[in-house]
Amino acid sequence: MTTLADVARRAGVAASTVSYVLSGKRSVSEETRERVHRAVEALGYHPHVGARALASSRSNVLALIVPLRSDMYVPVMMEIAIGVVTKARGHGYDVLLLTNDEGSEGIRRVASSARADAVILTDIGMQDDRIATIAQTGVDAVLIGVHIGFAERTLRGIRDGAAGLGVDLVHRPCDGSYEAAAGALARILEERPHTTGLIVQNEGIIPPLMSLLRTSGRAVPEDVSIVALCPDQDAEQTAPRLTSVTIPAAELGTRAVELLMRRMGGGAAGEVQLIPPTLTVRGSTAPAGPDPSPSPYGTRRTPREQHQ
Amino acid sequence: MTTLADVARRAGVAASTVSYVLSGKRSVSEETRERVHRAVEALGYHPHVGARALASSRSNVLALIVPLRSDMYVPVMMEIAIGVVTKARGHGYDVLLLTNDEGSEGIRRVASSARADAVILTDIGMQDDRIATIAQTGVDAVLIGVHIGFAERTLRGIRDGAAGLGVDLVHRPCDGSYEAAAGALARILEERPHTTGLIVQNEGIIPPLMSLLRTSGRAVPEDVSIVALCPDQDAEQTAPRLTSVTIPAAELGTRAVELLMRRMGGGAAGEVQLIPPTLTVRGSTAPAGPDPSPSPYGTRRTPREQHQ
DNA sequence: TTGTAAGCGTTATCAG
DNA sequence: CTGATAACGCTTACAA
Repeated sequence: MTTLADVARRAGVAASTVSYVLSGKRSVSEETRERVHRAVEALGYHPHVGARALASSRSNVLALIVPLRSDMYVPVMMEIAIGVVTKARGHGYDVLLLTNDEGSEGIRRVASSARADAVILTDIGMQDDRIATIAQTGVDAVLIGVHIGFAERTLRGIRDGAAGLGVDLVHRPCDGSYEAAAGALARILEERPHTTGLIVQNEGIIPPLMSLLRTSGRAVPEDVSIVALCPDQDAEQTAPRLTSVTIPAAELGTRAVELLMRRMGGGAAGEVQLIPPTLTVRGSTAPAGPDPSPSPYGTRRTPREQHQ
Repeated sequence: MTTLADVARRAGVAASTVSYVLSGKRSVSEETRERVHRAVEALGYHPHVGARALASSRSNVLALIVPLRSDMYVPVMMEIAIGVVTKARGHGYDVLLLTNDEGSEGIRRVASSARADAVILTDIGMQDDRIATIAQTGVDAVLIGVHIGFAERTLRGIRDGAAGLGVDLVHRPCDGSYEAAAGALARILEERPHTTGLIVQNEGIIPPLMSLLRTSGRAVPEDVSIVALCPDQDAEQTAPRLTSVTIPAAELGTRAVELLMRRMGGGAAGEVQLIPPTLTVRGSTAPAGPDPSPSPYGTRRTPREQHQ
């Protein structure tokens, strides 16, 4: 293994000088810096992170805690994770992956063993005791609130929007099965035969819904428009492709890391950021009315409504 | 921060004794062990992993490298990751998450900075230079081959099986769009109107396929059986639910960790394990013929064919 | 602008 | 069965 001392010897300088060149924490003459860098290159030197953590009491690691049972938001979680890792690497940090089955003890462990400098939580429960643990241990943390109150806030936003526009709105929850989708759709069309638009939150019912509409003779978007709240990937797998609202998962990840970097650099605590979702207009929406004009295709707009 | 010395003082023993109690690397009298454990509890002591890594030259970290562009096998990747983390924790290891965009340099970095003791690769390319890097650096590693030759081997297995059973087989590749699915299906039914079964590898075409069959008046499984190669979740979202073959993702993760543990404990290198996939019989398959009997529902069998 | 040296918290060797 | 004590490789005052 090659050490700081090896590099120092080869460059003909003191070990501390090498350290300072690498950290940039004090000015070094252009010439010696050059020599040090050359030695580093030549030896393929990488600082021992353990030693560094011990001496500096900073691990340069972020812990990302993901839900164990990942049935629900898998692609979203994955995208967040990728975003976190990519951004973190850009700041010289590595990312530790933890599952929430360690609970509070996991946070206590990584914090007090100096395994990580900060924690990113992704699946916040309503009574999450890990939040108390974070306050208690004083570890830097950021919470990504994809779940918390998401459905409720979305529904309220839609309600408000509909009210403001004088649109008649019905809310019919249903699970992801074909039968449930069929039942819900039948009920909606029976109660309001003139329904001109559907907003779908549960991406699982998209396939049955599309096929039900097709077999019942309703054309999309001519007879009924559809807006789906789902990943872009799902929206692009139907015919016609769905106008959709996406959770900006990658951005949630990168923003979380940025927040932490600022925070660990002495920034303010308690900051809350709301990230607006993006509406992508595709082929499943058209103006309502007897003579629908062609829908805009492929353009993007950003709505005023926000979710956390 | 509480240290070994704090624990030792409180327990009234030497620091080294505390270390030995924790590591179990030499025998300690029942009584002092008790006292040490009590002190550890009382102080909420967690060893500083950096110091430990420095002194022992083992980080107790596994690096898991996942593909950056995760469009294809997201749920599989996630399940592997969860499996790896869970199993690793059971052995006292933490898991570092890396993306493959660091390439070989990432492996070199975590290995020679002692950030991780071993590496798990998940998306092996045909000419993957990271394999050379692993050999070169000598870092312990295990490759999870979900991609490599997967499609080809699957196809060959199906071919062999069909040939052995005297079944007429056609292979029609198609991408995930509705149009492609429609085209492929139309062509198949035109060429072989009496087709009694479909094997679907591309989970993206499942929704269009089901809906096409329905609208064309073919009942599943009475007229045509379907076996899908997809995650259980996808198989359970259709009506009827699909008989499917699943990649045992969680097991891939846990087995990878077990392999590494054995290997780092002095086990043999170069070991290859083939993990058989599982066939889950659901509602989309029935015996072929003029008078189909009801299909078995929900039972599981394990086929002889294997994939890596 | 650079060098010297005192830690950082563990592990492991060597005595006892 | 237990205690001292010398590494481990780096950072960071403190000097020069």
